[in-house]
Amino acid sequence: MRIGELARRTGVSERSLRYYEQQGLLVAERTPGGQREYPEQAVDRVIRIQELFAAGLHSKKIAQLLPCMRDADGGPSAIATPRLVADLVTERDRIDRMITELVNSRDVLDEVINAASQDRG
Amino acid sequence: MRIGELARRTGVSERSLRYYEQQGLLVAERTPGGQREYPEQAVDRVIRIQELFAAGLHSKKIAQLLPCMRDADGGPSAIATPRLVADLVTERDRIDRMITELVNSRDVLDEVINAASQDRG
DNA sequence: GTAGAAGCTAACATCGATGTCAAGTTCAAG
DNA sequence: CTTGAACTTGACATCGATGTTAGCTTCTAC
Repeated sequence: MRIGELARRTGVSERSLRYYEQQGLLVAERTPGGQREYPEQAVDRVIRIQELFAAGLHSKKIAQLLPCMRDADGGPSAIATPRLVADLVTERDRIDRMITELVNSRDVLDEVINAASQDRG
Repeated sequence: MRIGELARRTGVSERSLRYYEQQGLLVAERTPGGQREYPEQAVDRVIRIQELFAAGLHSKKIAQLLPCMRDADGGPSAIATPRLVADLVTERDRIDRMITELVNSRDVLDEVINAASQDRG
């Protein structure tokens, strides 16, 4: 598929898809005319990239991480180096703390929302 | 307490604390000389502010939200307007999706980490 | 072949919390 | 008093993903 369809199907802008490629997160074949041609697989990959961005990882770390991930259709094509593993552990712990905080914040919001609806209901 | 102690106790920089005040998120008494004097309560408040920032809320929204929150020592000093409630519901849903994504990302990281340690262990 | 939709590259803009630096003031202890 | 730590305001810098615009090319359908 071409970039427009990928953008539509993932909800990620074309701008960002090109940026991902530039950062080495996403590879595309090219048509003879130079347009990007993505495999079906790209949809899942882009979504995963977005999730990792949302988790606060930077593109550089994601670029290191991606080859070590189990793909939809197979095992990882690389094994994380000890150095990378250490980084990933740090990130995972950070994400864990983040999740705790988010749950906290969500509960706070819920409380305010409920207080307001009770006030009226 | 003064700003240095508050910064130390919350892990938030003095710069950020002043910024919070400027954004109307945090109030401080002033000494005759003009220095900020915070109540004990400020510690919890700053932590909560940080959590809301981490949840992706902008200072403006937080400023609207804070007066509607139950304080450590009492009920809320304001009730959210319908308009605000609508915003908060949107935010809460976004946070919920975010939590799902984060759990997802954490599991992916765990898998990579475990694959690497198995490979060596 | 031609028109219009879709893609390409490149450059510049944005946003918002936070870092940092400078020059001056206040506070606490000797 | 005086000294040094802590504080003040203000201005400018940063970071990184993404938006936006411009000028040009390719693709698709008639």
